[in-house]
Amino acid sequence: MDSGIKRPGVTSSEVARRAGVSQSAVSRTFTPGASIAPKTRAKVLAAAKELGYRPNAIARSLITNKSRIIAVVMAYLENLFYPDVLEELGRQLAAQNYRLLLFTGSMARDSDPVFDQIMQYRVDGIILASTSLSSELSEECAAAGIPVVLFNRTTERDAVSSVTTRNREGGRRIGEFLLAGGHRRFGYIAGLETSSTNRDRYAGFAEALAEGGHTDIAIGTGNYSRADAEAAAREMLALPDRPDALFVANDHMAVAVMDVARYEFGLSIPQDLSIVGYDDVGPARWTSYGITTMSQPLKRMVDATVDILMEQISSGEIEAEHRILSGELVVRTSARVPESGVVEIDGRRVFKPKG
Amino acid sequence: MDSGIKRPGVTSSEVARRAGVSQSAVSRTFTPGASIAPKTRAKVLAAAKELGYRPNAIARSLITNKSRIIAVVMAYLENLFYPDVLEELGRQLAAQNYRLLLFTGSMARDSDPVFDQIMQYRVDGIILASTSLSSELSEECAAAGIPVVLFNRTTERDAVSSVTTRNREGGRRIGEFLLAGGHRRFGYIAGLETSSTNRDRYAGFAEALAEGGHTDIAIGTGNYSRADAEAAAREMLALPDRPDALFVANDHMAVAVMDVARYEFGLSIPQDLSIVGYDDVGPARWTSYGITTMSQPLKRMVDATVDILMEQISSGEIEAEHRILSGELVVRTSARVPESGVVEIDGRRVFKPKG
DNA sequence: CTGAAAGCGCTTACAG
DNA sequence: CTGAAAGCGCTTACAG
Repeated sequence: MDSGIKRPGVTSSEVARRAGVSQSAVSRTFTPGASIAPKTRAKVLAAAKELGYRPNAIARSLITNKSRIIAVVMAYLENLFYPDVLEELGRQLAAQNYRLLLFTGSMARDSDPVFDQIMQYRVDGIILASTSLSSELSEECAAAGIPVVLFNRTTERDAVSSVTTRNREGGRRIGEFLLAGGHRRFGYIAGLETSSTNRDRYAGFAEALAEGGHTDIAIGTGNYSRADAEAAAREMLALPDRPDALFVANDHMAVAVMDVARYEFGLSIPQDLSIVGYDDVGPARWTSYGITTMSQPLKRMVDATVDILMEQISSGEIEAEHRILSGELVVRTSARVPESGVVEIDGRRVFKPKG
Repeated sequence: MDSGIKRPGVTSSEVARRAGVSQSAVSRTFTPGASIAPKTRAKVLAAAKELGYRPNAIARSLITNKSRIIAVVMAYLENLFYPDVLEELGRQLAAQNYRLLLFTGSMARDSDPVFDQIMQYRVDGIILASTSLSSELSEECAAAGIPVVLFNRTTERDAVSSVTTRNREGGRRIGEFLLAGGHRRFGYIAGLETSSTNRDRYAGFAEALAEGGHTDIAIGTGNYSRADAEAAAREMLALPDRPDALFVANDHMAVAVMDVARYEFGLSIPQDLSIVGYDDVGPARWTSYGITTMSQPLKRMVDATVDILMEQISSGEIEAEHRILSGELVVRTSARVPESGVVEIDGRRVFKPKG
């Protein structure tokens, strides 16, 4: 048994020489579905093993014009929702035999240089989470035949697909829940004001409250960041007529807001203040927080994302597709629980009015 | 001004034709340092812009034998420490003009298929965080001339570099801190028992306690996972003679342990029970937890990792290098504070005995 | 400074 | 089923 140590440059030609076959035969051995005699194949495989040969994916990409690489652009990982998404994406892309090229951090905010990289590597698809895309860039991708999917964002752009949840309905549901809980003064800590998720969640929330006769909503801006959410909470909770019910646009901020309410204002949750979040991310489930929150079905969202990508890659047709999934209002301890409408499904409590 | 839309296959030859120069000239225009006349360069650049040309990184890789891709293998992102690391790695690699190919999740645990991918893509370097590497694979990388750096792990393997912090000293420091706080019964919630970090942290902790005359340490195993840590805490806190001081091998588990102690056992922290963690990750700083913890200097650890990689890539010499950095015991509210030894540095409280 | 040419390691018609 | 050959889009000696 040889050790299988690979010297820097083992090529298919070397394997061919060793196996006494042509270089084409070596290539066919490593191409699923190529026509090759079992005997030849065995010889090649043996030689390959001896030399520690592995096909060069770079050379293969050059000729097939497929890199089997998907670019994932994720501006910030601070919110655990995104690492969770990343992990699931990694799993599913690997299962489809695709690799994941990650672009994060500050560089991801200014999309131009990132897109230069993406185009240079001739990725087969692009997933944009927590980032948007300028119209020129998205058109450029479409023109180049590269499918783009927005994750948890949406846009009017023609060529860009998206996967989201019913944010507006989610916002409505939260409004109904807080109304049913008998709250009287409402507040909203917003996410990034330019994001579609934030707009939709707020719109639904305001709608529901208006139907309940409440048009006065205190608004603070958290920009989906902890520090901004804390500042917004401080301001809002210092109000003479402070809200007794707060919808915070995601759990990541809700955690920070709860700490401010409890430890800086001495408020009891939910007795003095009800807080509802969005996402149902890890810390929402931790006992210290127990956040009542609209869940986003992460796994199904990733399923849909990968599905759209695979479909567009294999068909070569880039037609924008918008998948919209539903979440549930998971009831925990951070908000007063209404008398009715809360049911237990699969071991968790969920708010389903008129059910 | 042209729109710059890129058709699928703009190549250097097409740009050359358009600019009225040779294909070599186009290549030189996009190769930093190549000898090209400013005038020629300008013509090429103009033509490239008109056609929306970008050099094909795949083709370039094939001939230069450098992919400018670094593989990052990160088994699990659940612990926020790792997303933080990932973000910083992304930033620093981008600054050095390298791309980051991410391998996560379950597939990362079984290293063989992952390594097959890594080798096929001819990555220029490999960073392993929260994963180890079998001896054959590390030797194979070394033989292939691919530098490997273990992040927050170490190993005896010859060819594999590592970046860690002084885990043993950290464990000692924590032991000293808890002794100075006047605790009498000690417990340890371990991480993965096979990991070097866990071994070293425990060894230092036990050493310090032994010097203080305590050789009896209650031990539970949390495997760096929340669920396991919770189970271990339940068991340990139900002990007739339960510890009044707990060292939990990382903050990720410490958060879970605190919730169990408070909400399942009704314990006050730190009055009934002191808890010290490790890492100084996000939630440790949240007011609900305020974990006293050994910090790991994440940015400097990433600096060191990238530094080792860049050095080995440019020199072509793979000689294992082990960088060991120091953290500090950051004092917050989860553990009783000793009378002396706690000093304030740069606005944070730190335990520095005999200082 | 420039262009013609070789070649990186593969895949894939093509002819047998 | 197999091999010889062309070619993917570049970089880089080489000669001028």
